[in-house]
Amino acid sequence: MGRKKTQMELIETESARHVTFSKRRSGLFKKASEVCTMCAVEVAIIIFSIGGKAFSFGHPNVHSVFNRLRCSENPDASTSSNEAAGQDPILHDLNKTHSDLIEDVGLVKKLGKKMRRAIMEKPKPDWFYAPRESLSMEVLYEMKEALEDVQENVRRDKERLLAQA
Amino acid sequence: MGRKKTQMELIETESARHVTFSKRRSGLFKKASEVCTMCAVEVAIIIFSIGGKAFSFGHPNVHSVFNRLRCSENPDASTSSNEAAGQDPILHDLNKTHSDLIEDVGLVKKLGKKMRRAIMEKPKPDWFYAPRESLSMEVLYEMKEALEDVQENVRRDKERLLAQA
DNA sequence: AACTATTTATAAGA
DNA sequence: TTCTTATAAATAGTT
Repeated sequence: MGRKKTQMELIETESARHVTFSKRRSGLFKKASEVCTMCAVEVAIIIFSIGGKAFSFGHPNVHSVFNRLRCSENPDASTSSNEAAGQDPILHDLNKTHSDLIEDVGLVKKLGKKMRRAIMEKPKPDWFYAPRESLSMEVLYEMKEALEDVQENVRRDKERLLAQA
Repeated sequence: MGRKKTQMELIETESARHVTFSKRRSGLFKKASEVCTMCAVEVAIIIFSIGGKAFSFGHPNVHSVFNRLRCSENPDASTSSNEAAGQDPILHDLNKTHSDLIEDVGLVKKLGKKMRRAIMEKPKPDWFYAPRESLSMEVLYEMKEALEDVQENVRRDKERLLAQA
């Protein structure tokens, strides 16, 4: 939301990263406080900066909210030490979501190909000769490019993920 | 950020309050995930709705962040062994990938809308009257449906993630 | 669930 | 860091 659209990726430059962290941290806390007053809910937020410093926001306060969570999770109050990433339920869901999205994008991609084929193979329907500036043609072209972008992004993401582990 | 400036006060109407809560909750979680990817920080958020339902967001996950807080508060307490969490490249990338995909799908979705509008609004280009069986028209329709499916899947996925706790 | 008119949050820049 | 300003995003009220 600034002078330029920023890519969602790690900000390499340390100073710039700190500035962004500072701004967004306060923005996040502000949003949280707004939800509290507008919707009468309880919120707790903890942030650990790279430097290891902890920042927090809580309404009515951080600990009460977290204790409440712990109680609702294990009525018998046993403290759960964090499990390995592979077993983490949140990670699991994130993974699932990722797969679903890959699948969805793949579906759209297929349709995109089919569409391109339909356009190229068909013995030139009459509308094919419609004026180049026709919005509909422009849109078709944009769609094709968008699909290629999606394709490329997905490919890159997949490679990066596979390169890990 | 809407049609009117809203006063920062409890929203009396229950239905309106629920709508706002839902919108702002996802907005808050989105902001949180952005800070995670841009600044490589750890974040945990817990929200208890009036109804007592818990919603949470965590990177790498809620509990590790809170355990870390507890440790930093009681230095003498047992030191957590989850050091790598914050540096885990896989988790970090997965977060980024997730954001990217949501964005990609959003892009395709927008083009889908634009396309539909182009088709409906245009003063009927000549090809509009081409035979119903024209493959190109069929494909356009399939594309529309596919986009709607993608949309729906993403929505469901988001709900599931937000519903964690 | 969608759609915009507006308000906010912010990325750059000073 | 803080302030300013041009823009990108979030979202309140509507349909």
